[in-house]
Amino acid sequence: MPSPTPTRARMSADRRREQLLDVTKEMVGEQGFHAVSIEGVARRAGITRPVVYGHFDDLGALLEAMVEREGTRALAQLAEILPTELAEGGSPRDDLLAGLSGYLAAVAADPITWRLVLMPPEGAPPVLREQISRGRDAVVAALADVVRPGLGPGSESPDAELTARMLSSVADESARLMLTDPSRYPRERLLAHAAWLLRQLEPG
Amino acid sequence: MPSPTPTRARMSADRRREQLLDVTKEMVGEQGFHAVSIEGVARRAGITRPVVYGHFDDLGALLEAMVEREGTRALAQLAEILPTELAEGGSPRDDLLAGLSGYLAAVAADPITWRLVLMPPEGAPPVLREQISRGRDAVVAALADVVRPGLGPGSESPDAELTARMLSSVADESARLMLTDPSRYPRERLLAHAAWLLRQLEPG
DNA sequence: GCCCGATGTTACAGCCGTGTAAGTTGCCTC
DNA sequence: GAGGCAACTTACACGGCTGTAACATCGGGC
Repeated sequence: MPSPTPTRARMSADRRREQLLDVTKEMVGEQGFHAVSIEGVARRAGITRPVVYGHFDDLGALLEAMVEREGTRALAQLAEILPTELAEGGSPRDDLLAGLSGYLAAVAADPITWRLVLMPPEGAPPVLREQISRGRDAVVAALADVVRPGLGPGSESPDAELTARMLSSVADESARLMLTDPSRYPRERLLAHAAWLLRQLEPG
Repeated sequence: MPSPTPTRARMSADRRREQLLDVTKEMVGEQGFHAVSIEGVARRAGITRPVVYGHFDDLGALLEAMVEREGTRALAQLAEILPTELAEGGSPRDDLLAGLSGYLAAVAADPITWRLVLMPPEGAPPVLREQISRGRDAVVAALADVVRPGLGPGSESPDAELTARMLSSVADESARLMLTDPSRYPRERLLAHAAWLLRQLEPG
């Protein structure tokens, strides 16, 4: 992530807008949504409030714009990961593991954004929850497709959607552990355990 | 939950204190921590700010006291549930299922408090996270004890702590689903699925 | 090279929450 | 039934954030 250029120089509207969103994201990451104010963002960006108002109607609009941008990025990352899981290639188990691996990589690469998704803070604009819920539904749907046929004969889930949700929840919990205590829960440990878990779910 | 008596009458210090905590809990439940203010609590309680200051040093202390009280209650509820899981009685699977069942019942009985635990909102005093983390560790430890010997021969977990965490995470996700969409995810559906899941984890 | 629009600032009025000091009122006791 | 303490209110000084209007300045294009 490029540092949010606390430049004093003048900026084009586009650059300024991006910078303000960067600053907002940083502040949310550090202190949460409730700590963000137009005043604070302006101060941190090295400018004055009216400039911010020139770009965003009010605090809500600013936060929404930030969430919108980050959400879009996160969904794009997901889009790159999910197809992997549906590849007709390997076994469902390998697909799921590859998906988890990609997911953890994406989370590690942009912790602030994914922290928003994984620990959705109150005070966030409703757009966030909607976006998260949309993303999660996509994931669950994809997982359900993998799970429905069963990981092997005799292990068909009686409730594919719920199974998918639980898998998604396990993946999220893994990501959460990695985010909050990476030294104790390195990616290899999480992946190794997931591999064991999925093996258990196979018949025989 | 007794309604928080918006009485105008004078109150004993103890009753007033409890009422203020009730009001605070309500407001947090409705609008989140960030929306709570001494002013707001006083207004809702039908009194003036100095009364609140008579009981709590500042907003932080008020929120901490509320979290403290609710946390203690939640931990007490957990304490009633957890031993069940360790009962030498039935199979590990039955113990785990009974534990989940009790957990879901507790959550349904006091949604506001458990929502705090399951969806820990930013803006909450650090005490909350500490209390949650303490509670979760207790649960994970208990689950790990159940899981370590394996749910059956040949199914010993290579990483009991992580397995326990995943089980705990699945239970939490179940509770979360029940809280956010009870008609779609009634307790029976969640329990039935958990039963299937645990059966899959058994060997053979 | 100068001019005009875009970028940015200073300044003001207002709202809401904080915390405290001083005074008032109700209740319980002796 | 009068004192006295606990419960409560009124009132004030203060600080931070919100929006907006009026003014200043930079810089690219003709």
